[in-house]
Amino acid sequence: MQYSISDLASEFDITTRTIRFYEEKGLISPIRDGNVRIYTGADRTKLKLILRGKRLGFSLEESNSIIELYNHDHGNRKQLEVLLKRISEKRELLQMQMNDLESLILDLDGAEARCVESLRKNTIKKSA
Amino acid sequence: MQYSISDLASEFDITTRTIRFYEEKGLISPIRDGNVRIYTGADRTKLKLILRGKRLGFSLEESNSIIELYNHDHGNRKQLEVLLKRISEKRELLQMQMNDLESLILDLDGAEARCVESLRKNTIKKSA
DNA sequence: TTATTAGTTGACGTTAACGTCAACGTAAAT
DNA sequence: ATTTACGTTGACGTTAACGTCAACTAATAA
Repeated sequence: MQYSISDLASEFDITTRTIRFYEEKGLISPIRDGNVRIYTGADRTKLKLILRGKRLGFSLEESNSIIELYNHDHGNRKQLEVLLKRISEKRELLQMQMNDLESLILDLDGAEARCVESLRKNTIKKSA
Repeated sequence: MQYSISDLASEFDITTRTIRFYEEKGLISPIRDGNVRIYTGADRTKLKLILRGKRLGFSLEESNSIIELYNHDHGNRKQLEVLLKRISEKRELLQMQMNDLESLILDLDGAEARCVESLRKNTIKKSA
């Protein structure tokens, strides 16, 4: 599959400027038809991952380094061990992020409950 | 409980500049002893929530508006209903963020597995 | 008394992640 | 033939979230 820059821009609801910017930063490297950029399925996937990273609050550089974690060629033993360590470190951080998210959601649950409660009291008063 | 600006700075490992900046932006409003800022337990809690928001990739404004979701005085019925709606909208977004996080963690699991596998093959080769 | 420590208010600098032109090329549609 | 659509490369502008002085005050320790 191949995509033009605006194909991807409209699919992911970002601007072409953004996509070119990612290229400037070395995150994506589309091939060229003359002067025109052409994106492969792999490029599209990478873009998708970058955007997921963004939604999670990662910087472009961070997203990129995470993506490298599962794209890296499984070279020699030493490299693999380094990679494994980095993966587990990252997962630890993500777990903490998970916990933050869970407590935030719980907080909102609490807020909602209090809110409903005071709505109930409000209603009782009026009907009294 | 009361805290100086550097108490909080060192507790949360941020600079005093950062704390003053949050004040500039209206996120925290410490009282003053003459010219000197004094922070209450409530201020400290709010700061904590802001930093949690940061870890989750929220902007200061976003964090602030989330915090308002559970600090807001339970005024009249209409306001409560608006609040409830905003809470549930926010929770929906957070759920999506949760899903993103979960898939990312799964991706890392996969990467780790492939990594371990190629480490195993590597070892077999060497022992052969 | 002097030096150190903690605080204050500006004001300007910085980085990331784009937005916003301008000026141009090319290819298809009217 | 020319408008329209889509693409290109600069280059400069912008916002958020601080960092980094500088110049000052007030309290405390040596």
